[in-house]
Amino acid sequence: MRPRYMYKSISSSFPRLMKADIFSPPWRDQEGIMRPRVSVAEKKDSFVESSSLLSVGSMRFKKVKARRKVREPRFCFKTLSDVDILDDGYKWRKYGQKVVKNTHHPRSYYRCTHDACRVKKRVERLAEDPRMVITTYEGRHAHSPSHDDDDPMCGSSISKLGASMLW
DNA sequence: CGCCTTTGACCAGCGC
DNA sequence: GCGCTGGTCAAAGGCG
Repeated sequence: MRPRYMYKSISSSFPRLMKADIFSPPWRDQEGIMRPRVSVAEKKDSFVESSSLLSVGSMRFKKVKARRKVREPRFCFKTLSDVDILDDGYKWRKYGQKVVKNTHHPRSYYRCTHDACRVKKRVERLAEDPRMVITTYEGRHAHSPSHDDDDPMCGSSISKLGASMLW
């Protein structure tokens, strides 16, 4: 059963998560807040919002969708790490894993567990160098990190591991 | 018991 | 139109 199929838009500003020293100046605006650049691939990204559900048969629901295009703020970085899960101060729940083409390692999909927070992240390993972890964040946290650490990126394992921005 | 991961199926977009 | 691919869902099972 699929009780609902609803995506909601995430506000456009960027999380405090991105206020980290590991990012170089071009990624900061005047306030020191990180802003995303939009890649060609992102521009093609669409956001889907469903308007209703229809029950068909006994086993499954069928989705009826109304579409609209919403551009999501996204940023990604790579880290040299043995573990896929980096402590960024937020709680994440894994909701999927997929083997993507041209990669031997599966890509994992995570969603922020906080209520009403729709931030997602993808974690995958670099095909050329499995020691490198590519983490892609999508959306903005509408809440504070779950950890006590006030500025999680600065003191987290991410910066300790020497994360570097892609793009 | 609640939260989490796993996993196969489903779905939409895109290219041909 | 069809097949491929990436992204998401949700049932089932595991774990603390």
